[in-house]
Amino acid sequence: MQPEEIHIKFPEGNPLDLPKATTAREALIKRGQGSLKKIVAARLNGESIDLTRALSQDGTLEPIFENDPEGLEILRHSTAHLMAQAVKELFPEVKLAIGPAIEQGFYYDFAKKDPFTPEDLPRIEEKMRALSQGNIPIVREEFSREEAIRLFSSQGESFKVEMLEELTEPTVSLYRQGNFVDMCRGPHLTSTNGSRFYKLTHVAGAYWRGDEHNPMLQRIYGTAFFEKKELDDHLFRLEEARRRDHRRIGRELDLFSIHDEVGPGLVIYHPKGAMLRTLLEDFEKKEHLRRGYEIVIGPQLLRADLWKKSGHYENYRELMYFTEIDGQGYGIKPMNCLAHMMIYKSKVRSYRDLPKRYFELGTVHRHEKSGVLHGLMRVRQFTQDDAHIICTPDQLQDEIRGVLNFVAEVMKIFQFDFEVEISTRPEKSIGSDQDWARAIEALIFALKANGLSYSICEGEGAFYGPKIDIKLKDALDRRWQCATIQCDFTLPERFDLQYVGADGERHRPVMVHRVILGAMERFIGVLIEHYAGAFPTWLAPVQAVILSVTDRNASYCQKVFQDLLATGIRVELDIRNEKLGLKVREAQLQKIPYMVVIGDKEEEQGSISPRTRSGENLGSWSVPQFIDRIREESVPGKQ
RNA sequence: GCCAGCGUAGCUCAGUUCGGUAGAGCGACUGAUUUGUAAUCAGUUGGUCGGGGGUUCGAAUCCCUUCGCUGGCUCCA
Repeated sequence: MQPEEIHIKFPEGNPLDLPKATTAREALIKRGQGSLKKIVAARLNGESIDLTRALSQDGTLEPIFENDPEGLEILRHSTAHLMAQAVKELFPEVKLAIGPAIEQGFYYDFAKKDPFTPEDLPRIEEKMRALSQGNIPIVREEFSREEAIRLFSSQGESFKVEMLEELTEPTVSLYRQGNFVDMCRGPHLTSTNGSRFYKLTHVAGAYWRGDEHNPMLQRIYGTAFFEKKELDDHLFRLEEARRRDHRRIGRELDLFSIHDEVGPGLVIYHPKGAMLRTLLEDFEKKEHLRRGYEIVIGPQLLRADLWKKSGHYENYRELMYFTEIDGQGYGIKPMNCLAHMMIYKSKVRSYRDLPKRYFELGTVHRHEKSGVLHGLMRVRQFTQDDAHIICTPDQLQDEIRGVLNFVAEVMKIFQFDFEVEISTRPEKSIGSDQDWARAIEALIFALKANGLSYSICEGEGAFYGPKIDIKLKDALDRRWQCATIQCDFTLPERFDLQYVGADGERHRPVMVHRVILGAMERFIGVLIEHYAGAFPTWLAPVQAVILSVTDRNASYCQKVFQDLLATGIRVELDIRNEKLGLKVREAQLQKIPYMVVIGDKEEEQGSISPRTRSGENLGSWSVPQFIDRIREESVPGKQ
């Protein structure tokens, strides 16, 4: 090997000795395997680099393909730059902030005096198309930090300068395409014509660095794919998500409403929505009782003094509603824990009594900021399937594992995928460092014991303890926090909870706060989008509707209706003087699982003709046969 | 809360550029039709143009203000 040569290995095939400064692209060509078409970038000793990057050291070189997750990220990142280039050409006065790839696409933040309007997007896209067709090479350049600061200062790019000033690296990489220069780690595509299938989706405000004390920037969101079909599929999925929007379906299926006159974030359940919620609550009570929970009920208002004692007043006040009664301050509960602690304290507890598991479908109020309210997903009054487990420190692991199993079993019934996060101590919090460390350890241990993988969110915990959050994925692929398990060593301390141990001494129990579905409101919202309103039979507010063919069949329909009703089936009767086709259509739009057709033929035979909402005609059935079918499907988890 | 957009009949929307007495489809209601598996026909009804204030001879339209809704504000060049 010559001194000016470098030794490059590949994941597959023989290593090569190549002249120094050979580009990654040339090296991959020399490797002589397949086409370079689907290769976006490369990885040298694990570091992602541009295909045009000159190799300066020995190492292992692997290609990054279009269908690698990182390949798509690179495309989107480059498309974000392309968009920024287009924006700078159309609006030279804008300043650049940042423009990363994100899960669904990419964005770029700009500072602009007059905000972008939706009408600007097609113009920007058009400019992007022209720049893309121009096939402008994307070139990486290395600058010293000072040079880069000088360059961006001269261009008035104050955000770039601010970022550079906080960096410690002596050199930074800049990427140049035509007149456009951006500071960026890369890697990028080699030319602007790599971005071909993209769409700018919306504009929004975003604080500089996500901090509400910083100036508001204008963010443009977009997405990009390597293939047209992938882009079309993505746009179709967005459309489908709009069709599944729980706010729309909630109105169409007459489940709930939210009114100005009543107040923002306050939900009114109509009969069918109330039925759905009742079904969920009945399910929950049963599931809790069979796992050794006791049902309790606390008051809506508690003395402000008690909220001071618990630390809520100090740490949670902005989200609480307060009032005064007979000269005494009261707070409307934003959480259910206080009453549960009072129940525990009402007696001397022995270690033999533990764990105590108090369950409450507890309605709470929180003063959420107006801008975050969203349908059923984010409201100001909601009901939690809340429980507090008070146990000995020795029992803690098992209790947390028990809750994790509970969550997994319930999510399986609803066919939800979920992700797990652990949140650690926030700035505003109470309790000793030692307790926090113990609590986090307990949560992690339980997760590991249950074989669940998790990510860590630093500083996202509750003020009284760390938590495990379970995030469901909804139709828009947004994650919704539903279940959460929170470890608490602090409130037992503050409320002086005790139990008598085997040694006859008094000890401090620990407490676990936990919800399974979370808030009933949010969970119902997620369910609506999950099932697109077509609830499985066990959850359907109306399980069957009886449809008469003519007025002649009305009284027989009435009889069948009464028979079904008497067995507890949730059934409706449609004997309007309308055509069968219309009734079927309306039942179909209401997503009722079964339509029971009754005409002269059925009346003569004493039968019924059920049909499913998927359009399957089940033929001639007896009423008992149909009752059995519905009963069978009324079991939670059955479809 | 902040930025932007939006708010017209129960729903979906037109009308706002350029001020001149408010429209459509669906729904609802009434009647006819006696109907067989996703829309029968006809007629009728329907709005303090989110609220308040201002400009004007005149405001859905222009201005101010207020309420609400929607998207976003975490994913670090």
